[in-house]
Amino acid sequence: METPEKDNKEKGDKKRGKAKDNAAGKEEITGCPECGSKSLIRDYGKAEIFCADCGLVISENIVDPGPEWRAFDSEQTSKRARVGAPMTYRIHDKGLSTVVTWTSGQGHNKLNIWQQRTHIANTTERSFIFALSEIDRMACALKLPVNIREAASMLYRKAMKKRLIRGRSIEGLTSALLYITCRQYGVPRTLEEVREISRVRVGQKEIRRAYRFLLRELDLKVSPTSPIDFVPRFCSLLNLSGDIRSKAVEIIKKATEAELTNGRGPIGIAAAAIYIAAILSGEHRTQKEVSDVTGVTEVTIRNRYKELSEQLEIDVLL
DNA sequence: AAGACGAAAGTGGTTGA
DNA sequence: TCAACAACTTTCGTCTT
Repeated sequence: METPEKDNKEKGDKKRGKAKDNAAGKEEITGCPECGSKSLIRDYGKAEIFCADCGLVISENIVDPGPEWRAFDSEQTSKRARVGAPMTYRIHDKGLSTVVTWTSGQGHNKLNIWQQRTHIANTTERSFIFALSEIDRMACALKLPVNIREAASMLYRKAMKKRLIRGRSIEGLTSALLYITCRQYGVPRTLEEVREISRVRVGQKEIRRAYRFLLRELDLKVSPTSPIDFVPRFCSLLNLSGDIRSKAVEIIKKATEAELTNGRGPIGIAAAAIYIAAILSGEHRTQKEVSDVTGVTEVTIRNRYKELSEQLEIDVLL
């Protein structure tokens, strides 16, 4: 299924931009159950609904229940409604399977050839099924929405068509694919987070190798991650409010303008910006707490935060 | 005692000859 | 292929609250 497009008669309903600019790609709906604020942000790109005021993440895994078509009266509704499962890339034969029965009377040679062929088909098929279930399992553990799972599955299918799978570890490939699709969708997960939920024997190094390999062979491009993309998730993991989230984004934007982010790791920047924003707002989080959530060390947070506060002339009084 | 700080050495990846 | 290099980590002693 595609990213849903709902009735767009109400204006402002569908300005959907790239996730690069954080303001675009979002639409306002109403009612935060926590603070009563009217400014909820629904972001299909990031698959989150959150409150812009208190930062409560209402849903991290929204699936738009609406149909992808539009109907203006009940007649159209009944005409356009369909039944049956949607076609999905996550089922190994796209959900359209055909059962081949064999008939007697075939020559013995042909039969053997067929047996061999189906044997090969079965083993590759089996690994394919396993790969898809792995993608599903990991995506689930990473709290990723269905459209990202679909995209990853589709890429795996593509890789198979290009015969890129043979001789490589499925776990490494699927991990790398998820890592790639997350970045493409503007909801980056850190490499460490992906490694954590993949099967034990896979190391970061292997995932990274598969990642580079797939980018090259499938001719994919991922733009460098903006620290901003990490902010909402890290903030919600730290139970920080929406004020702090926007303050952190603000800091990152200024830092980018001042070219303080060049050559630095985006996660470290995000971590430091959040650390500063939290202090400024009186909701102090220790360097350790931020470090645990972001996966960068306290030392790096310190270094980034020193640079940012000095160069941007932010007074951080503890 | 916990948090913040910073020096120094180590690690893994990138780059350019 | 190798060495230089930058970013980041690990470790640890010291200072601050």
